Amino acid sequence: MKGIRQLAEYLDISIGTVSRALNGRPDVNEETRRRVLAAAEEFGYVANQSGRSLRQGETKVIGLMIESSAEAVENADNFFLGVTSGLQSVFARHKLDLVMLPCPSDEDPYEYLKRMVARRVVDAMIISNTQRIDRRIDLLSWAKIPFVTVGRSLSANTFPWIDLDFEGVADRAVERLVARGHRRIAITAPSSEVNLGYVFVESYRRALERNGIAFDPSLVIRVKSSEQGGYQAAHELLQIEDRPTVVILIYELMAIGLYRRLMESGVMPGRDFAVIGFRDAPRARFLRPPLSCFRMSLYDLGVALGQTLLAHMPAYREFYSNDGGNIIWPLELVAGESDAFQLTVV
Amino acid sequence: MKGIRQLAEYLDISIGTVSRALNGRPDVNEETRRRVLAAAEEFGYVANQSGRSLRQGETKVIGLMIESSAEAVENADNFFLGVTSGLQSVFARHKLDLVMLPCPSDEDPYEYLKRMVARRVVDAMIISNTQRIDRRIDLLSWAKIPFVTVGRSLSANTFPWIDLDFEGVADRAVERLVARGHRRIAITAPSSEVNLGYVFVESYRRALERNGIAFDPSLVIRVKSSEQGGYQAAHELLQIEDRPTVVILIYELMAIGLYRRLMESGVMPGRDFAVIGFRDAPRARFLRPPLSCFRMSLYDLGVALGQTLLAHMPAYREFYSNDGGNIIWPLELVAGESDAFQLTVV
DNA sequence: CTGAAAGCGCTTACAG
DNA sequence: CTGAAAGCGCTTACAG
Repeated sequence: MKGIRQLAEYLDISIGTVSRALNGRPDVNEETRRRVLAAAEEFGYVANQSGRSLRQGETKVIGLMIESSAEAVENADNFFLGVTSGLQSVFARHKLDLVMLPCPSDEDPYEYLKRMVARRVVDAMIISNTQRIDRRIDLLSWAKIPFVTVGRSLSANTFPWIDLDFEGVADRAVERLVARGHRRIAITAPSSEVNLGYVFVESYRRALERNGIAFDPSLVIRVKSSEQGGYQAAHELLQIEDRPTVVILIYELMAIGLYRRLMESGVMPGRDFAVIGFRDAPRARFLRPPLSCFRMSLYDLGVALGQTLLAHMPAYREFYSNDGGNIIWPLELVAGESDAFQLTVV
Repeated sequence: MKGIRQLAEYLDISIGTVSRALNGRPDVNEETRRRVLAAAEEFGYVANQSGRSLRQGETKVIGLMIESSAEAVENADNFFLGVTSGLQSVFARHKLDLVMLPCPSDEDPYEYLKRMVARRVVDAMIISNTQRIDRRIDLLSWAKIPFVTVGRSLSANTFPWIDLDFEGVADRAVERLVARGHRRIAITAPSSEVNLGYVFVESYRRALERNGIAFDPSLVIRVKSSEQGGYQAAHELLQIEDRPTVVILIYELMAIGLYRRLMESGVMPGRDFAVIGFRDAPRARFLRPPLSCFRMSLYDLGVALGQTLLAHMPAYREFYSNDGGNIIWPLELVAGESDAFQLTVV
């Protein structure tokens, strides 16, 4: 079965009626509709999306841009796959399909997005990994493509975003550590321009201040957000003269490499050195001693992202009048044993 | 800038000429082309894909279907993100874009694929996780959509596929173990109908036979392909009366749960019990003792998949006349310490 | 080298 | 309730 024309011919009715029947329009005789539906099912006919899109001016497809660079692959830890389910649960209500658009590692993310947007392959976009200055946000605003980001940015002063509660993470981690006697508290920060690094370092600085601890720039360890980066971070931490007694990690997988490097030096996490991890990753769950870290539901985040996005799309706005505001997504502390010891006062 | 019409009007030439200039046709005055290109760049004009697709009958998009079920999320371990880079390196040569199509967990994969294919959102498909009987293969064959699968299947007797060398893995693992004195060799197998389970068990059985060891069905441990499944597998292994001395795992992350359960019982991997893992996963790399397992390049697999697919697409066939055959993808053994001990003869 | 026109497969006002 | 027709944005034979 090629197209609607053939189907109409077979049924001996006009293509207009076939289209109306298929699209559930009310002004179709029920018997006619039944015949059309049966024939479509029989021949496996589904409307060609290009034809529909061209006519309707919308594709009914939402894009989720992801970066497939080697580093991202190593690190992504299924963040996107997790969010995807939540997104789809929202989109399914409106017969919207989600496609993931992987930006090749050798292509500039801005140019890639520009191309995808200009070709009108999607009606709206979800982007993540926002940079401190992120031209993609300007691009989407300018092109009037509805979008939502995972992560804040300095670009554009108002746009739809949801971001993790780095402030809360820094607060609770520092408080917990101070209560246990720690004063020399290190953190890791990404070496890239990704915005969350700035937010996290600033949150950490303020948390220290509230607890009367001076900010020491040498305790901010800048490394790649990867297992390897964790290894590197431990290496650097061990070299610091007045060695900190704890490190707070920004990225989930870092804990793996960090543990390894510490153990190589006979420094036992949770006994000789405290560690608080970031997001509770499945693959960090095996660590011994168990990692104290923060937890969140990727599915729920996906749902929130979907609702926020639709709240900004004229065609769906009405269903999401209560959504659309920016959200600081909370994380819950999961106490492990990696920071279980009390520090004896020196 | 809305469309080609506005651009043509601005330049005061016909839309046909604009189109030809933009598409690199030779029959365009160079000065005209320059002006068109400059204006397109200035206004950020890129041809609407629906218009192009409709006219040309192709979308220039290749779909990679992935399953985003909770289990898949837990397990995927970035297999797809890894393959993606390789695929894109091939597709980029022909200006083809790759999109990932995540099948919602509550939708039947067959119906999902049918819908995507019928709507003609992609020119070709890559599917994976092939089942022993997989109707998706019949569907794609019937609809004449070029495709390639990651994994063999009993459906259709000939179709383009690439599969991992489970036979080689079973062979080398068994041989290595037998050389070290093992006779009671267990394996894990997926509890689902995924085809690789059948292939792996059969390969294992033949490898045993070649080494004069009787196949014992009770040594085939059927568990979920997940970290949790590994835990479960260890649990079952420990209960077997005439306990095996080694287990060969089918899935990369199983090793994590398996190690944990063994250690909980005071059974030390690599000393009291041997383990050979499957694919070398980044997140299994931290295991102590280091896991003996198999390694492959996801990128290279992606390249091969891309080439095989294009070899089956009329428009690109000519460039890939040497490709297109089915491939058994080799894996290389990476010796760790999880199976390092010699078994003293009882 | 360029323009005018047809047509890809749909959906939808409009007329009846 | 149905049909005939317009038109979404492109590309491409065709004529000049």
